[in-house]
Amino acid sequence: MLTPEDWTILRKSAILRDLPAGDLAALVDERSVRSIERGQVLFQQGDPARAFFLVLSGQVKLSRVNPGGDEAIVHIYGSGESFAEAAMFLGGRYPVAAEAVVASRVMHIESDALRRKVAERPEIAFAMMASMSRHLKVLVDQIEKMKLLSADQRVAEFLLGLCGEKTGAVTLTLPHEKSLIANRLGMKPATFSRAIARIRDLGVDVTGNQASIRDTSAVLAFVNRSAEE
Amino acid sequence: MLTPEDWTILRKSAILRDLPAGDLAALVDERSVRSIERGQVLFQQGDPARAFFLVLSGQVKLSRVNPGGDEAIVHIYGSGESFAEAAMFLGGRYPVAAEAVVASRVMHIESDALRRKVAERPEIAFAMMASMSRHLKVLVDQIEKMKLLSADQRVAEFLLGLCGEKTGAVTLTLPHEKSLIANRLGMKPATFSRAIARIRDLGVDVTGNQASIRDTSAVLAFVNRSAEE
DNA sequence: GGTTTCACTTGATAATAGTCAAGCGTCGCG
DNA sequence: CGCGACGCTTGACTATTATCAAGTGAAACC
Repeated sequence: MLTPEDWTILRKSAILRDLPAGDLAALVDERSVRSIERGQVLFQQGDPARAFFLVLSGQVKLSRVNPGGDEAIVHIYGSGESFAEAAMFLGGRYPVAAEAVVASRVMHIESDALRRKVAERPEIAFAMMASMSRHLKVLVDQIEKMKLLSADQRVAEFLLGLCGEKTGAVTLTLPHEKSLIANRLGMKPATFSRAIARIRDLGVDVTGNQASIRDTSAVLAFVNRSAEE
Repeated sequence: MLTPEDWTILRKSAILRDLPAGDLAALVDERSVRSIERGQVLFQQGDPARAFFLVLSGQVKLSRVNPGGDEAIVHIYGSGESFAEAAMFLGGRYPVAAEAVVASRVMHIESDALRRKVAERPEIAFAMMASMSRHLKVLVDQIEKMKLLSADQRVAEFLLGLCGEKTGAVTLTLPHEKSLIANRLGMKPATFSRAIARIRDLGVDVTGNQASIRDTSAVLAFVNRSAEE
């Protein structure tokens, strides 16, 4: 059940890569892996937080639902990324729900086992802190964008993020359904759709799940433009 | 320069409380404390992150400024709270700027010294992770609120948060200027002002920096009401 | 004491995003 | 093949929030 590719992902993951192979094997085994269908829930908001998770393949979304049923996606994690360390760490309840957005394979690591390992190998603590720090930064970024950028700019910024290091003319594939991206960016699908239509004249084209950018620098300039100019 | 009250704050702070007194003394001394005026900057966005901070008294705001000059306040920390652990930990640059919003006294703890202490006493790592976990949760809360609540609801929710455990009829003092609160809640001062006027009939009154709530449960019901009902 | 400054409020108006609903294309399925 | 289901787009309209600007009151300063 744990393929060689899985082990590669584990060894490369930010949170476990500092663990010697033997310790890693002691922490995880076949039973730690769960295959989940699209739409299946890994844990509900409010469940006791006893483990954290690492995505081996697929995509898992973390979201919060308010009493009225509206959903806010906090983040979507892909292969090699870990989530819920913080909740597991505080030992209370998960403040979000986790649900697979495509068929996925997810490994879970129990709080107790991990705590024992950390006590015995402090370097793991550094890796965990680094991982949590990155999550913090991602959230700070998200807050800033929500407050400072218009819907059009958030969409443009999102596409730039997908480009990674590439600049100039770039073509790319959207990582998931547009309605999910819209929620992630804090807007409605209809607004997302219109935003794409509006940034078309920046040299951005999105057809189906394929996107192309004529020149990343033009898009970057648009994102950095503040409201009053 | 370090008063007995300061030591009490240090010993109670989430991040240092697990440190034995001797180790604490080794980490901090009078030179670690800085008094800063209102408006004075502790560090700029982009400065190399070599330390994290703990507020002894006063208030410090963390904010991001985009190229156009618009500001997004990420959080405001008060006495006993620590910030920038994550940035210090990643060792890159501060992704935000820190500025005193009132005259404050702030202690800074150097990355190198702390790393040595953590290596030697892993339990500190747990305390740091707990602290970072709490910050993560705060940010997740904030994102959810920005996405799911209207301006009026965010203001109501903010006031409820100030009530703490108290329920029923509560009177309280706003922690800082309304324009700062407005920014923190992701809205303009004018919108904040109007929001307060609108929630007046929920039994909420704000005059100057004094606020009173006739019945917290009515306000809570308003916050939990989703858009479509 | 008077003036300046600053934070806040309020009004009129504009921009932005949400709502509701219809229509379109694709995919899967009986 | 034809039928739905679903995700996306688009249009018309509404609601919410921002913008600009004027005005108020209180503290601060000479």
